[in-house]
Amino acid sequence: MPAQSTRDLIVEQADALFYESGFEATSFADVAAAVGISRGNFYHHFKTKDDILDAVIARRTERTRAMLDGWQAEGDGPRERILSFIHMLIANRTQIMDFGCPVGTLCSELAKLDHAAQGRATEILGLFRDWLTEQMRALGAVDRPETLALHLLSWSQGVAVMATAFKDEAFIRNEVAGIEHWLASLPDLSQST
Amino acid sequence: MPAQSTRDLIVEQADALFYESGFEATSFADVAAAVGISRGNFYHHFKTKDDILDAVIARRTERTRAMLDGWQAEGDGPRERILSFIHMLIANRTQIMDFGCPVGTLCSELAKLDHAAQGRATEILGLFRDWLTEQMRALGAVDRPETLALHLLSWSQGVAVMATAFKDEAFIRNEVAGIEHWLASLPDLSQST
DNA sequence: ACAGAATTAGGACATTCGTCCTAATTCTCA
DNA sequence: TGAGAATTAGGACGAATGTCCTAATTCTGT
Repeated sequence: MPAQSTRDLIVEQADALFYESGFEATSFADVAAAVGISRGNFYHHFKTKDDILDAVIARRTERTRAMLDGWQAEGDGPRERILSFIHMLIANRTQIMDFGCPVGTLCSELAKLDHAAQGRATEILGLFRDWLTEQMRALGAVDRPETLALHLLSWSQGVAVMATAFKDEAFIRNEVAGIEHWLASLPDLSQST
Repeated sequence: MPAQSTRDLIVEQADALFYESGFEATSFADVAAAVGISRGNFYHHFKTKDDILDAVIARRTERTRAMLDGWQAEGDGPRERILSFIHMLIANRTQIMDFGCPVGTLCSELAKLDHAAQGRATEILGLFRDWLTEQMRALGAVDRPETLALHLLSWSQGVAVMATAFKDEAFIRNEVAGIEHWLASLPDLSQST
């Protein structure tokens, strides 16, 4: 069993570079140099740059799903699961202050490029939306769980954008505290068996 | 008196293209074609692409300041002024769903490019922050007006990102209603003479 | 060991990029 | 009107882009 195939290495490095420099600003040569292979070797694995983008989005989709499944399996209640989501802002604060949210910034860039993969990128955001909706529903008889989920997702996206612009870690912690307070204010009407 | 100088035309078209396609994805040729002049003519007005970016940021800074000054001069109270800010999300909803917030997306892109103009772009957000802080202060004896200002700015940025990703106008209106409700919940302790 | 497949390196390709030069044209104003 | 400045068009320049080809190398299974 190979530790990691060349293809996986390419996708991994492209993922990081697309995040840190943006899709448009990252060239074939950049990814090749990061992986340590020749440019020509690329064509054997990916025919076009868009193919790499598709693979990167697929990788992010898988990893997001795995992360959400992991939180789901941890056995805590929905409130603790939502906190896991929120605390990503703290855990990834350094990267967020440098490059923003990987998903949000990719969606924004692809929207401007009018890129065909925009919908697939948005689907990652949709995973979070659906998962959060499920948690909100599990929290009890809230009438519009998806509205709450979208609000929380939107909140975190705003924090990411602002943190990137102002490079302000205190702001992140402040907003996270605000989110926690908001979450605590939601009535828990769930019934434990 | 010329209706509009060529230089101003260039900056105006570059502004729109940077917004709609992003800075990196917009080329000299794109702007020249939009203005209707030759590529060579560019160098007479702007030596480098970064010079155009600086001019675009300066233009946006001026226009933002003018807009904020305009709201300030309308004679309404701070609550109505803040509503003017919030309602930008509704007024510009079509463009926001297509291209996001002009300021937020530019800051995010320049952060990824590690561009020297990043700080100047962030200053535009700073104008909003400072203006909103002033309105929050005018609203009364709130202990941390800047915290509230940053929160509101962050809120609107999140709405813009989500609206771009999901192309959901109902979400925008929902969140705007939420912001209005939040604003109404802030105690007005200002003293009218 | 060896044939065939998979992978790799290196470079060619047309195009586009930002930049810059030069010559022609237009404008300005004494 | 005419000289000098400002503006414009057109294209050259090297570098970089995404794409693609070919030949060498490595791997795989028998």
